Amino acid sequence: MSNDELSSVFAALADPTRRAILHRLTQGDANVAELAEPFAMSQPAVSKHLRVLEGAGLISRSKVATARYSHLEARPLKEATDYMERFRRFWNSSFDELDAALAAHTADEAERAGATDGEKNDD
Amino acid sequence: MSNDELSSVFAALADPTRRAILHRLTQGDANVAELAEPFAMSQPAVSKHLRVLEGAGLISRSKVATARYSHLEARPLKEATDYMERFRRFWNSSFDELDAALAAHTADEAERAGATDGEKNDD
DNA sequence: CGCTTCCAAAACGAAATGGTTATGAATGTC
DNA sequence: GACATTCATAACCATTTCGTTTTGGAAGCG
Repeated sequence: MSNDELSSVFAALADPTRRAILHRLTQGDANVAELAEPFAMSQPAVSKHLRVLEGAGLISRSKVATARYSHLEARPLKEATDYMERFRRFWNSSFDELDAALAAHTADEAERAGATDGEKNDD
Repeated sequence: MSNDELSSVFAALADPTRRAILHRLTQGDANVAELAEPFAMSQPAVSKHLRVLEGAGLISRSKVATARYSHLEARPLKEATDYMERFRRFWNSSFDELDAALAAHTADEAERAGATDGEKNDD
């Protein structure tokens, strides 16, 4: 997933209305009126949110009659999650060598006058 | 994690500069100049990004002398990841009953004239 | 004390975001 | 054909975001 795609997925997820829409879509596809119903917001506002979600690849849309159905697309969600998982060991490991290094580092900041990085890593 | 916190974490992650800064911090704490170095961007711009990251709880900052060191805080990343896990089964299961329903759905869009949702769910 | 280094804050501008109302296209119904 | 329903688009507005340049405070160094 490109940097731009990641950015648009996270940006789409940054809005609570859009997250609520995604949750609604876990229960099945829905048209605009159904998606708009829980919100104190005009129909065009919801349509705009749907366009943002579509732009991020988080939903796909199909036209049936006059209705436009939104469908959850999970792949970008998976890729955004995979991205965040790359930081897993920073919350996962309670005290591996990296954590030890960082702890020492923090405890003795004055010492690292010129050197900030380490030799421990994979990202 | 509150809705607002989630929003601010995702918003912080939506910028490639800020994501790069987080990655840099996986290699150890760093001061502003070090963090700014890879970017064609002024120092105040980087300081602003750091403030956004701090606001999202993704970094903490400590003052040593004239230097301000940034430190990666992984907990919000964990919580955002936990949030995303709620969608996991939409990409995880290769062919459970939900996937089957959705696949049929996609393959035959014209057919779902009036019915949009399902009876399968837990969210 | 004077100078330099590190960085935040202020003031500004351009563009994006999130909402509104008004309109109209497309489709199904009477 | 006239009407109602569903929804997108356009035009607009307020606010936020992301960058800039300028300024100045705080701490170490000569």
